[in-house]
Amino acid sequence: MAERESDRSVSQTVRAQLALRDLVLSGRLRPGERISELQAVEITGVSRTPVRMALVRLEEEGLLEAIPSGGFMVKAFSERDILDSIELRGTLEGLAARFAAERGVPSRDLEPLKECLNEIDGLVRQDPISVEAFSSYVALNARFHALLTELSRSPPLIRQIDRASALPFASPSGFVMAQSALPEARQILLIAQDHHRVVVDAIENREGARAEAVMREHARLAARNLRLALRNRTHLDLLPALALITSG
Amino acid sequence: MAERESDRSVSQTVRAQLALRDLVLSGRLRPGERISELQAVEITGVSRTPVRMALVRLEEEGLLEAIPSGGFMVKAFSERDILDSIELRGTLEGLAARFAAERGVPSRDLEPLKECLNEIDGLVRQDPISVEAFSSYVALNARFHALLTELSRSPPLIRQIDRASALPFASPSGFVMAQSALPEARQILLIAQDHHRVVVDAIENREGARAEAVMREHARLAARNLRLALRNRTHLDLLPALALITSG
DNA sequence: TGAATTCCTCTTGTATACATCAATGCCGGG
DNA sequence: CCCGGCATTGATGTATACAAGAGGAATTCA
Repeated sequence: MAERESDRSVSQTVRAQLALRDLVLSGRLRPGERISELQAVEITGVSRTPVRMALVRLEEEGLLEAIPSGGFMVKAFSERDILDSIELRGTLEGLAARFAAERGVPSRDLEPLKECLNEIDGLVRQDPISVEAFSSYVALNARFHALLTELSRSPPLIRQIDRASALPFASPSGFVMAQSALPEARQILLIAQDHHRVVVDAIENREGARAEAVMREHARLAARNLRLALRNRTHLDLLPALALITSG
Repeated sequence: MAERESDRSVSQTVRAQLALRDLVLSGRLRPGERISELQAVEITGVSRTPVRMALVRLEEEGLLEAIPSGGFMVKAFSERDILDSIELRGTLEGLAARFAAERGVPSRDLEPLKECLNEIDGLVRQDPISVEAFSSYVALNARFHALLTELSRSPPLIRQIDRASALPFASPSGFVMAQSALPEARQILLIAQDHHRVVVDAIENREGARAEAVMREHARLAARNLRLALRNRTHLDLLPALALITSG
């Protein structure tokens, strides 16, 4: 471990959580495999107490599953589970958009959203979209979704969306990088950006049903990406989280 | 402490979690109040380690809030928060109903649901509904909602619904007991039961949109109950969880 | 008298020792 | 050869000791 004493500012618990999450997402631990506390202690270099804390947090995040007799194992996901998680997030984001539309948002709160839109426009203008542009898109897309969620002004809903988006393959930007290898890449990005624009328009005009429906459909682009990526399995290495998928 | 050595079978963590949850829900701890680990140790009689575990679990349950500098405090909820939590649950249950309808469920899986319906019918038949009948209704209603959620056959969605229903005032049966003191009690129960029947019918006929819409509206009965209960504040003692509400 | 600083106390974060329980493998008997 | 029970091993659950940090109160200086 090179970064043993890195970041003395963050707690041991967080450090362990990050290390273990990477370990799971990288696929070095097979789904269903038990992850023992002592083993985790060896890997992370911190003691059992923060390791335990990290394991509990990762379970609540959805990456681990508690074993009835005690301890944790790496969770396994079917393709259906992932598709459902995406639909779930879309439903929640749709609710957020509806709340925003029905309750109204001051126009100055829409400013950051529109800035996001413009910046993304600048990215998708280039015809073969560069890998760096994809990377920037991921960041901007995450920002847009976060801002949109905030517009609901509903702490319980925001909390739930954050939790639903914690799984990497359910997050709004989960499968964007997978697109980068696809021939349909630019096309899909243009559609996604149109969704973004439409939902802002709907909120502005206080059209709740429209805003909700568009966000639901928007999430389904991620599902489409997943299916495409699974079909041409060429660049699956772009999606480390897919190591958790089982053939179920 | 009278029950110091009660239930040697359950873990200390669970015991602490139950004790602290009761403490919070009973309102003996004010919203915003810091809950120190040592204090919790005194109350529960277990040591700091399981207390810590219980606090983390209660935070993830949504009853506590982490203080940035460390430790936890009792979370405060506005009336709007509660209404949003109910709408949120309704949305998720609506999604579950839609999944069930669209994907189809074998008729033998609908049997338990229909049994529930019949049993509830027996309860709401009496005209002044007794308090015991209300109590039975709460149990049957919880059972119905759990069965319905299962029909989605979607582990991620089931998990999320469970988490959304963990807050007592967001759970399907959260405000049923509050009705018992209301003049509109029986009327509301009859409507709720009609919703139950309609959603089963919709699922049977694979009408996804109908099933979803009905479950959403069904949840709004809870919101209606909350508003009614808050208006005539006579029997607010039936709802211990309302101690968490702030005038925000 | 007010404000800043220092010290103290109480808090949580971390490490580790101990107890307990489950799983597994071995040994003996049928 | 197979099955059952027992012992051993290693896991997690629990308790506690220690360290570091935040918050508050008191004191001192301007």
